[in-house]
Amino acid sequence: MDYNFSAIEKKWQEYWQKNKTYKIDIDTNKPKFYVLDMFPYPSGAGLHVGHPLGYIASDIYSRYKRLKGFNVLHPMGYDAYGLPAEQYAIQTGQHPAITTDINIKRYREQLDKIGFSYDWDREVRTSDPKYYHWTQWAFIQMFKHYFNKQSQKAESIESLVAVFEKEGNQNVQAACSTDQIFSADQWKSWSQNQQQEMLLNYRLAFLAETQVNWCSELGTVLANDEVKDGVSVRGGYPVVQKKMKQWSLRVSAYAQRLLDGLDTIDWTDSLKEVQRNWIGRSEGASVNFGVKGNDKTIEVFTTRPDTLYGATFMVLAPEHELVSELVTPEYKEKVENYIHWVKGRTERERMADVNKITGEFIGAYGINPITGNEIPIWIADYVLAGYGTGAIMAVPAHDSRDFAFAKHFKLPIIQVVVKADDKATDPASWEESYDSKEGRMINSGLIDGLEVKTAISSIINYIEEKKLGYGKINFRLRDAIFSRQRYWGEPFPVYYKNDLPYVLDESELPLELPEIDKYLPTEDGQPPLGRAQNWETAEGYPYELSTMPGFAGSSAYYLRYMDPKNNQELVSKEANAYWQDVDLYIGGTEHATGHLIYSRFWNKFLFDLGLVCKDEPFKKLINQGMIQGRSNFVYRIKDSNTFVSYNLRSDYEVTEIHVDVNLVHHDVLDIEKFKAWRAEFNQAEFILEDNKYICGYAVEKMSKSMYNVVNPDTIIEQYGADTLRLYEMFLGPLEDSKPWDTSGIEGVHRFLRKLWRLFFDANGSLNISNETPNPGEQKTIHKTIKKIQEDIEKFSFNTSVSAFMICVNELSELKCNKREVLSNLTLILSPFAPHIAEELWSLLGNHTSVTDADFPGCNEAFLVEATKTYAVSFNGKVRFTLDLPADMTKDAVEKEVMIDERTTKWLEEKTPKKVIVVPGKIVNIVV
RNA sequence: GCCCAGGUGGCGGAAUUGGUAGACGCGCUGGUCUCAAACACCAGUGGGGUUAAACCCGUGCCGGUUCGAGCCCGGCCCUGGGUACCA
Repeated sequence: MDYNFSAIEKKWQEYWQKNKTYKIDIDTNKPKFYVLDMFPYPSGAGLHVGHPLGYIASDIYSRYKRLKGFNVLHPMGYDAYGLPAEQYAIQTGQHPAITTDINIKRYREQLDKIGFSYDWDREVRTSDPKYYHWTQWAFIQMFKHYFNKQSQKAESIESLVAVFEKEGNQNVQAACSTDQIFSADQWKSWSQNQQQEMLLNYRLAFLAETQVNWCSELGTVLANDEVKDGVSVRGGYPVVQKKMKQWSLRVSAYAQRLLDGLDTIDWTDSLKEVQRNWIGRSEGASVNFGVKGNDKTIEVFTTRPDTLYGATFMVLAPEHELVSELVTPEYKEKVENYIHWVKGRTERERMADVNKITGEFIGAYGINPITGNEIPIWIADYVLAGYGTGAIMAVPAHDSRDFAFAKHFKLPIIQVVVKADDKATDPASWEESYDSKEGRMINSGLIDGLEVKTAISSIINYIEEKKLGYGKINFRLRDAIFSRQRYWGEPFPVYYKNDLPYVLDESELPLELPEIDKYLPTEDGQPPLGRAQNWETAEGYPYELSTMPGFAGSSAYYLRYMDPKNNQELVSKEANAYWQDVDLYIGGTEHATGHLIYSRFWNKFLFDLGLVCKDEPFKKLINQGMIQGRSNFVYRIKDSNTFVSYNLRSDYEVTEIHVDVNLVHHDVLDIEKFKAWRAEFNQAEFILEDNKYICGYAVEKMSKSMYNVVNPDTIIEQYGADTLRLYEMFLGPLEDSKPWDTSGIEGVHRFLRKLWRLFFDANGSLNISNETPNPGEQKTIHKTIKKIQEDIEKFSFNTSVSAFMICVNELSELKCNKREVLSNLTLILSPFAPHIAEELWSLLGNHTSVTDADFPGCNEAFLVEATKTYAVSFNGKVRFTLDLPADMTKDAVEKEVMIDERTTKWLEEKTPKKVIVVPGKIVNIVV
């Protein structure tokens, strides 16, 4: 009987479905293990061979854990809201829900063919009202809570109101967007509207006028992580800064906890580093500068308060609110022109000329609070409105940006720090500023002579004492803008009364997405929901017109999988207590600053409310590498329809043309298929080498336009899902990027056939012996059991596949068909190649699924070796090997080596200076 | 610019973490089987050198530590990814 993979795979996929093999439930008799894949956005293009890489890895791990006795939660679902379906709807009028449904169906078919062990009864879709019910619900909770900095957690708005009523807000330490202080009496005197307006400054989900990334092409705002290089990540459209009233989530309140949490989780250092940079904690001081002839103060944030004596000017962001007040009449026009110019530039233009130094003096002077010196105030676009206070004190001697600015505008530079043993020099002669924190203060009054680090703490103490400022920690992490002026997203459970937002009662959820006639903004520029009929509460209050962004639905999906059908709560206490958190999360590194920050924030919030038992949602996280495409090229001779083979191309003037990799096998072009590929090649002529047309190749991104996309369905048809699974793993380390080259797949396919043949005799009949395996056979299988277990636990699946190949090669050599050996082999292979494993398992006479068996243990007794092969080297160069008993002492080994005639030969009658014996491994003789 | 990975045969990649570099697979060469092909099997395959061997060279480059370095240290070059005026 041949290895008929198509029949076998079909049979077992049906069996699994029929028997609900992968359906799991809470089972308190077993330890839980939660393995999660980042759920996909179901795009219209379907899966290519790169997508399932991480899914295969997590599936192997899940199956392994199950064999090890764990109750494994391994779910899958869809991040079903998103721009492409909506863009398609705009073009064609087809409802995005329909597009999404079609795409999901296709994804599901493709996924099913690969043989994953997902419990599909737990599937979630973010666009399903039963699912987004809980996305909306979480939003309501955020609206109803604020972040108490003292307790470092979310607390209810009612408790905050109680404090306001009792003592106003002077003692409240909360993450909020106002610095207005009020008393209890004031609070009580306010109208409901005024109170609501004040509370919006405290809520974790709040509505506020903010500087946003506006993308007019998409007609919506974007989050920081959705913008790259000044254009939208999806689509590549230009993005400009704009002030708009938007919903935001106060993610920044959790900055410190998001940072601290990183130390408690098992993620790669590089990913943690990306998050640390994104959170961007910096310690320093907030210092108030006076303004000459004005009672205003300008608050600046600096990480180098030690350099206060070196501040020679100040710079405000062009958007800074004090600019218009402080600018003197004679500079007014220039300043306004400059501001106008800055506003007109897109983010991208700004980034294109970061090195261009621009700015304007505003005519006013700030007063250095510590020296009393008057220093000019400038505006410049190198100071960002969004960071710190949007104003800086410039210390050109010790900050490279200030230095460049001072040089350009010929502003004074004063040195206040010298390197350890150096003397002060004239900054006018400097090529660059001295930014390092190594050194000693000079020209610095109070802190003169101090080391930088002591100077910092000493000056902070001083300014706090004199009430000139205070020590402060700043974060780069911004609040997340949560409104999108789009249709295909979760509606906000929000309505407006007197222009102020109120949330719906929880009993009214889900607030379902209404139907609209066109998926475009309204004529008067309202978001698409402005077209919906009766989009208002029963009382006639209008609903919010924006929808939520992509990260809303993906922020708590891992919790929903624990209890996906629960329509009373997001997740039951019981389910959460059992499944707790994700033990292993596998996904792409592109979510480092978006999803992985937002969902950690979301989870921490739910944790504060006592709704989930873990502060961090993802215990261990692995980023699978990208599968790159391997493109093939043909070479057309200029102005002809003749193609010349790769190695002959240098004799001609040729154009390199991408050719579909599916027409090429081992870099040899299938000429007939090529001719049929496109009409223009129908009459093509070829100059061959060795009767073949050899194509060139290059590693590029896998994409349609490079004609290098390989579809898993095609591979499965030709070689089967088990071969695909093994080959994806065999390609290289999981976390590395590597090119996909279908050529190599034949090796793993051969391996599976060779494995199959172990079970059959020359006539093709099943032939399994019940004899006891001999020591050689035992050694082979037990060393493989050990290796596979070790490899799986460190996610080294590529070396596992090699180990299986070596094992089968050895067993073939030994002509081993012993039941015990083959059973063990089938079991350890089953996480990798589940279909063939099920088939072989049943051929071995078992009547239950291999997934219900136990992972075999390694019996070390079979691995003990009687002899060891020693490499004998002279001055580090290995000259010969020698087999010696494994238990031989070092001295005896040395003696044996020294009497060997080959040693005598290599010594050339010299006396060895030293002999090093590493037991069981090597002997090195130093001559 | 800064941060993080990483540079090993024609290719994808191994190397027990300082102990025989190139496992395993692809490709290639030769052979067996076949009318032929496919499949399968056997042998070879880092470079130089030799009839064959001996031997020499070899993990991006230069230097160091060590009995011994792909692995550790210092400096440099290159590739990929992230990030970008964050005070």
